[in-house]
Amino acid sequence: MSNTSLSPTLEDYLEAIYQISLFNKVARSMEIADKLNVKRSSVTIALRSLADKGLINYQARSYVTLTDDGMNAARCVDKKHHILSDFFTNLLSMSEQDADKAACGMEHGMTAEVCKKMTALMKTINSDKSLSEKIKMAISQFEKEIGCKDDCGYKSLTISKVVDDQKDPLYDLNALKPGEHGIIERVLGSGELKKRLREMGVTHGQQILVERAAPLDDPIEIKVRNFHLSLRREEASLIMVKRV
Amino acid sequence: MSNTSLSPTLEDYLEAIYQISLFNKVARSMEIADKLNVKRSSVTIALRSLADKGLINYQARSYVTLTDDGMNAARCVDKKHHILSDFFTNLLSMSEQDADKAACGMEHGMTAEVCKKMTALMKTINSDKSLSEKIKMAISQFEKEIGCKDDCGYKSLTISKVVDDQKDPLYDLNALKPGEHGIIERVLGSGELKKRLREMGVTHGQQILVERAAPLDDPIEIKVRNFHLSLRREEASLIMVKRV
DNA sequence: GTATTTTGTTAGAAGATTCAAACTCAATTC
DNA sequence: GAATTGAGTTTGAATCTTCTAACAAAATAC
Repeated sequence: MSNTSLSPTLEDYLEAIYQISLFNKVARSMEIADKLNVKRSSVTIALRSLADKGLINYQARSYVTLTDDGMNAARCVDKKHHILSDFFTNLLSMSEQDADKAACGMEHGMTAEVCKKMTALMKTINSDKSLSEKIKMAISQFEKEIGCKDDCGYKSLTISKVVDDQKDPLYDLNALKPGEHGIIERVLGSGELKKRLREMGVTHGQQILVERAAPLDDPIEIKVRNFHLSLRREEASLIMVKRV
Repeated sequence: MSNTSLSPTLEDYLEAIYQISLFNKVARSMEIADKLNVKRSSVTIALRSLADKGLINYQARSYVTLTDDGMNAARCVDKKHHILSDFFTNLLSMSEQDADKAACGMEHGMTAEVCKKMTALMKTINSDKSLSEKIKMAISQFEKEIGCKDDCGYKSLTISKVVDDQKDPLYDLNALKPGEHGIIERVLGSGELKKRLREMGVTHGQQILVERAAPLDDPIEIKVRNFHLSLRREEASLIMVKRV
């Protein structure tokens, strides 16, 4: 009777039981095992778990039916599956088979809000043939353009929303131009090299000024704590700073 | 270096490393732990696993960077996340926060095909303001109609596509009208009752004919193997048949 | 009504993922 | 440089999911 939310795995079992029940009234271990491609022994364990949670009526060695709670939960999962499947086939023009497979993978993390909004979306689409045709055409057009750049259509898109910390990005010291100041945030590298840098005063929080760093200069010149230092480009690349 | 596909969990770790790296060049255990809300010790284990698979450069007690393979894999996950997030915010009008949460849950099962098609969809939508406005309006209209029937907008929808076996549905014997034939598929119940039914000839594969079953008849009359039997409605409900 | 086949269970084991607690090493402070 | 802080690791344990192999019960066949 616990009401912690179901694991994706248990949701799969529940959905399988639901779908089998629609045709056979009751579900048997074997059928569930076949549907989910697992062994019979795994089903036994999952059934015990679902029974514990009050979602199925289950007696050892007998058939399985859904309780009312189980029926509600199963319908909810099934609904998510359908709405995704509908979306994939009727708007994205995918084959039923591919749509089904993708829906299986995505249905579990689907929030109630997404479910509701996608339902509304698909009603909109399905009730206006000309609209849906227009979109489908446009999609297939863009799809040709995208081509097969790589396995998931990746194309160095602008990072628009990764920013969930507000921090400014870090740069390595080579990114600063002569005259620019930075605050040292990290010193990479390890062992001796790192120790040497630290001893020169290159430590967290220090302000740093790049004095000379023309494109061809290899040792570049910097100022830290009023000391003037020479660093090889290679070393400079280990010092991560925030621009000031 | 194995190329078995990543578990959702490891994908999450990879994505976190990617996002942290964008700002900090390198990722540290602590930061990953914070982002994913797990303990530092869990991160250590995950990092070892990612390093095994050749996706990250990792030395104990040092910072983490992505290998080329890791970068590709991470971009792929990240791309999925973004496309979903874009879809949720820009077409379904969800808040960034809710969109992000839902995307996290759904990105893992997303196939390459879905990713590509949704990219095309969002390009279509984003490049035609009037189209997207029209859809958004329609959605918000339908949303009001749907109201809050229940926690995922479920509304006994017609089951359109559950049928992945071709079997005809089963009915219990009470569903058959007088004169109809059925084939016995299952006999439910247990113990004595079930045994008795079997002894009367009610077994798998037998043809059955309902002879008399007016609405008020309680013992209904049936014929199996040329024997005429009387069954209580209660018993009849245990006999699952296919219509012939 | 016995024998065989099918179905379901148990037991034992393995891999993932996670945690708390103890420990180690590196970094910073004094 | 010694002491303290803190980040990262190890250890040991728990949960979940799955498997194989052996076993038990039920259903079917003979």
